[in-house]
Amino acid sequence: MTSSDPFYVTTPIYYISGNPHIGHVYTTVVADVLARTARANGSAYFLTGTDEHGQKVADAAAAAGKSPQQWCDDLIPRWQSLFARYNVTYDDFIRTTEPRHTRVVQSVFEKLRESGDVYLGKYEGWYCVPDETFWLESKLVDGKCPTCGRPVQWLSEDDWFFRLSKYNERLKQYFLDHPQFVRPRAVYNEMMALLDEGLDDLSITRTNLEWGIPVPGGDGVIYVWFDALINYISALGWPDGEKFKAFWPASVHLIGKEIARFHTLIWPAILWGIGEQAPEMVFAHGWITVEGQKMGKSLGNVVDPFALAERFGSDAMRYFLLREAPFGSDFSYSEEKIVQRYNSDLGNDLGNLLRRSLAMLEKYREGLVPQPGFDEAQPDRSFGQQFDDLPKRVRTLIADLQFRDALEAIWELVGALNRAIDERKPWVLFKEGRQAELDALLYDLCEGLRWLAILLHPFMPERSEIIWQQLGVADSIEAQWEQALQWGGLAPGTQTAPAETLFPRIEAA
RNA sequence: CGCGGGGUGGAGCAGUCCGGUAGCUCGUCGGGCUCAUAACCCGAAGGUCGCAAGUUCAAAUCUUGCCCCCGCAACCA
Repeated sequence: MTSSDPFYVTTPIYYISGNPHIGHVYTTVVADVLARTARANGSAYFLTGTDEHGQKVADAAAAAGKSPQQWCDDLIPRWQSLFARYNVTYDDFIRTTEPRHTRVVQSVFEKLRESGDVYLGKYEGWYCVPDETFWLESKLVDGKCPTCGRPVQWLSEDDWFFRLSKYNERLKQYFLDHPQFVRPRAVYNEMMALLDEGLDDLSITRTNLEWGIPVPGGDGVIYVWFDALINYISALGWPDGEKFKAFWPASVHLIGKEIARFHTLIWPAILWGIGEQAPEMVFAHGWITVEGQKMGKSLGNVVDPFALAERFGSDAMRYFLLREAPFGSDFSYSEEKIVQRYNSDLGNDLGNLLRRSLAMLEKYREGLVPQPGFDEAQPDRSFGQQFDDLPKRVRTLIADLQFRDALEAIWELVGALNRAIDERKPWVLFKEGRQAELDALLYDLCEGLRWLAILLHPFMPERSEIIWQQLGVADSIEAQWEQALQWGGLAPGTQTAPAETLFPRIEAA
């Protein structure tokens, strides 16, 4: 994420077989933080969307007495309003039923068929309907699906195959040459183990299903995964679209660890087959569990993301997820943890800092930002200089998906500002009439808060905007960091406007 | 021999790839401060890093063996 590289980030396209939950919010918010940070340091394109084909959607629609298309159309607003609720700024939302997508999937298929990477073969094998996955006899466990343990059906049909095996060695070499291609390391190792075992060709059409993209000039539909993966380039207008030229290859595909095989093995192979580059990074994050247990209707612990946004605010949830979840491994979520983070980090440290700073400014200077000055304790070094490298550190940590460390780095500034008040004792300065020192401190506080608003904007767009408004800054909060984050950027004389409490304390339920 | 994750002060975690004073947040205790949301600041106590052996000048980290916990697939992230 340097300022010159266009940054392209994607979430998985969400399989639209039900209502969204907190896990969807998590992935999408992570992508949003990446995209917002990249925009503040250059340019970015952020894609999300929905995966609407396949057996399970067809079944769910049938059960609801609707056509699959109607069923998807009815669910879409629920997803889009959720992302809006969490202030997600995607640049595009693709649906795999859109013509712009189906057209591209068919041309990719045809291109591969012309080159011989897609060939007609007879498939006889075991199929797991819920997983939409074919299995070799040898991979079955007790005659059942090795991943889900459910019964499999014997199928025999003429299918088109993708010559995945051809790319086995190239994939292996790519993994070796790009140790950061798949993260975290555990997933990389797991995928590497699959490469060592050797990949089989992949059946990519289905003749027993109607809800999908028709095979060009043939029977049946295209396998839902082959269809779905292509969204990452169909949305950019492959092969000739301006966006494709500007943003491919993807900087990072964010995924859940269960779909790593598709994104790190099959997807690069498809791309190579059509002469395109593999994505730069695939990051597989862990699951969100609820107090150690998996989420499930039967357990009665499904976490409704709309309700959470209502109770804690979307910004606090965004902060919590990025600050608390160890990105890359499973995360045990609990409301106690949210309340703790909320009250201590957001209320006590940040919110209280804003309140006490502006209250003093109001009391001592009628709310007007004073002239900057020098810290008397260190007369040769202004307070802000110790944070010269902070924007760069934060930007680098975020680009490396180390959100926790990025937020901790930002909190160093929060802590330094709170400490400065204690150490420089403005109430004493006021009583003793030491005006220049008081001005200097109050300026540092306001300027520090301005920095915090900018640095926190990708994480907490709503609340940081409120800090911005209370400071009375005229410029846009979305300015480029390079220009905006220069200590002293806040104009003396700015009229501040203390208003609502930033993060009102929450009493434990 | 199915696969994977984990065991670090009271709680939750980081650190383990690339060995070098065991770190963070919360909690507890003591002190300071009065601008502030019972908030802020300083200090302290508290850990044989699951067990054992090995390698090493040095092991939470590397090797081997063992014990224990959790998942194995969802409304799929």
